Amino acid sequence: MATIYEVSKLAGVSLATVSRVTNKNTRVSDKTREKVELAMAELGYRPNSIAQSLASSRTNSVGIMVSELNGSFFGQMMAGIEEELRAAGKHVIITTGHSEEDKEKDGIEFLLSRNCDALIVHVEALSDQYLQELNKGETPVYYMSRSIEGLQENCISLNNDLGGYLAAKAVIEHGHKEIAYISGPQFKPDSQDRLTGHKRAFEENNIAFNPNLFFEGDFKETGGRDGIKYLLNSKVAFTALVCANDEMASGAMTYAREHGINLPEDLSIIGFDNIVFSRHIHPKLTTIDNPVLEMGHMAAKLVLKNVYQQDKLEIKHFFEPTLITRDSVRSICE
Amino acid sequence: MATIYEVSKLAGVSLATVSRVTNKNTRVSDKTREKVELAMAELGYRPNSIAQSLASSRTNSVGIMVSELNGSFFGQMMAGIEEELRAAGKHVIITTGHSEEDKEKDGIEFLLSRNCDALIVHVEALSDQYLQELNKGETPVYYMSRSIEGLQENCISLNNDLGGYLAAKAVIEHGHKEIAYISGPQFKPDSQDRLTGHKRAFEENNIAFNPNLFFEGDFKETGGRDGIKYLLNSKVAFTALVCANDEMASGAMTYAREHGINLPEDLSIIGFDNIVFSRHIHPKLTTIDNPVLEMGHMAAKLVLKNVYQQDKLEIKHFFEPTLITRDSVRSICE
DNA sequence: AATTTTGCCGCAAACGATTTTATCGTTTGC
DNA sequence: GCAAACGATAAAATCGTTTGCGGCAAAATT
Repeated sequence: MATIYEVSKLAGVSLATVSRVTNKNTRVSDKTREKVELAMAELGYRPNSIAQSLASSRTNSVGIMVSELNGSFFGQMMAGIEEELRAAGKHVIITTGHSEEDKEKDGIEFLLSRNCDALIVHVEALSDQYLQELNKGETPVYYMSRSIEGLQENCISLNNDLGGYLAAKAVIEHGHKEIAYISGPQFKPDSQDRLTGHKRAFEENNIAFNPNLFFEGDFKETGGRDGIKYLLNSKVAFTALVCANDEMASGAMTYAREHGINLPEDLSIIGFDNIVFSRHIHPKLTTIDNPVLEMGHMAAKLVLKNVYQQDKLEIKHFFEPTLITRDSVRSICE
Repeated sequence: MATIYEVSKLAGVSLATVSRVTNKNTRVSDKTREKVELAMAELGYRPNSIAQSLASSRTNSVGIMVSELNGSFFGQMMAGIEEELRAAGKHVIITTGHSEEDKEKDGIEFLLSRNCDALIVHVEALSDQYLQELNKGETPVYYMSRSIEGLQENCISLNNDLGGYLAAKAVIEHGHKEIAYISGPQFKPDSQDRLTGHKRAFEENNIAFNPNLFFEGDFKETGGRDGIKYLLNSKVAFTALVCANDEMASGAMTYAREHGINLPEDLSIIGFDNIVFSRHIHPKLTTIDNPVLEMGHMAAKLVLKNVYQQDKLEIKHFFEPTLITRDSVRSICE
């Protein structure tokens, strides 16, 4: 591959001038620019991004950490981030944290060692304290789906409390009073907030929250299976089941049907996240829309604005979920 | 961040010695090593990966291109690749091609400009010819789900023909004779091979392939919807529907149910890929397992072996799909 | 015409590592 | 006892850019 040196020789100018042409940050006369561009084309020159990075101490790379690479939720998130950054000529380095403290810590270390200009991470196991410490480092870190004390400016978050509230309310408004709940892992902030909102809707409607109708799941299909199995065994009757995400709702539905429960006649179910598949399971899942694609876009914009000086971008830190009504919740007739 | 220079000063040795300690490729006396390691710890030294890359002309990064970031299929693929490479200390730069020729070309250019040590790509729109040309460049490129004339050593592929055959055979063995088919986009090699296998099963069983029971879909839910809608309107009776992937099967099932068709009583459906959700849709989808996670692992190993000299790794280039029997195909009683 | 301003562009010093070559003191073989 | 071989380390060149400083000519000002 041709280097800047060969280009400068062919064009009869100095290294510096070639560099100025590629970076268009200083004025170069039209005549010189043309000469240089001609030489570049002739040699098929492409700047060496590594050397650029070393000299400019900017890598044009953004590190991303998600919990898992498969899964509709993270897919959407990554898609939003990548699309926006790629359009700006930045690239993303992706790694996974698997929702475990050690692995999340490792992943962040790994990305930092790669000299990313910034990080966008979705961490679930690391404490606020750790993250506050992390942000004292030289690499700016931005957080998806999280709101951290003192770092709100670096966070893009969903109002999970509202989401939990909306889900419960939707079920309550259909006349349900005996409502079971399968939550996500309670160490995850998202799960906590969804549950808080859920309980708030109960209070507002004078429904007591029954701990026997609560199960802590894992946000995966198996959690839904295990949850409904536990709930059915506990012999406390319920007419509706609120799941803290769509995967668990799906798992629960599969299990329920295997055990002779008609959906939605015998049991109403509502999910959370509105992943693509939610409209393809049967009955079509009523759920809470989580605008994670849009949030991914916004996180990328936040980086572009703060790290890459694209000043005119408008940033929105807080997103709101909405109810998506489909077929999995039916009204109770007295 | 401390540099190698400061470490060498504190340890009282030369730059080169510090470099040797970090790279452990040459012998360094224990005494010197200790001094150096102590100094490194004291300064919290972490080698600058950019400078390393420039000096060694190795970036320790592998470029990945997939069609989409969301979607179970690509999620699995990325997960397999990332896990393996990450364990070897390499990082992945991910971008998307969206199955469009221009975007795929762009994506590859983008990754090449990033000085990746190797590329692992899943391309669908680019021609074999283009890829053969590409492989004459200095960056080795490996291909997922594709077998390219003259580049078989760089390919990891699934026997899609066999998969198509198995799917059709499974349906035929349940007594079906009037079988509709929704294919993927026919410009994609995967789609072509699946269809070829499908037709082969027909021939072997003396069933004529009816062009009126064929629809070219897009590998997405909408393709399944559109396909079954078209097929139902064409007024040619069929008792089974073979879909070239699970997403389309899911879309078709949703549409069918909306239009009063009982599944699987009135219509048997089989999918392809065995994505996670296939066992959570109702009825549980009978499908063809596509070991894409394992294929991702293998692609990563291929890179580790060829590019990073991990010689002892065993490479398998061809993978075979298997039938997963669930509930969506029922026997026809004469 | 002399002076100041301006716009282009070249020089050379970073950036932070790797790697080749040279050097130096010891050991070893004959 | 001498030279050759060897192991460990130092010195210096190299990787391909960016960028601050300064010079120089042309344009603008007096």
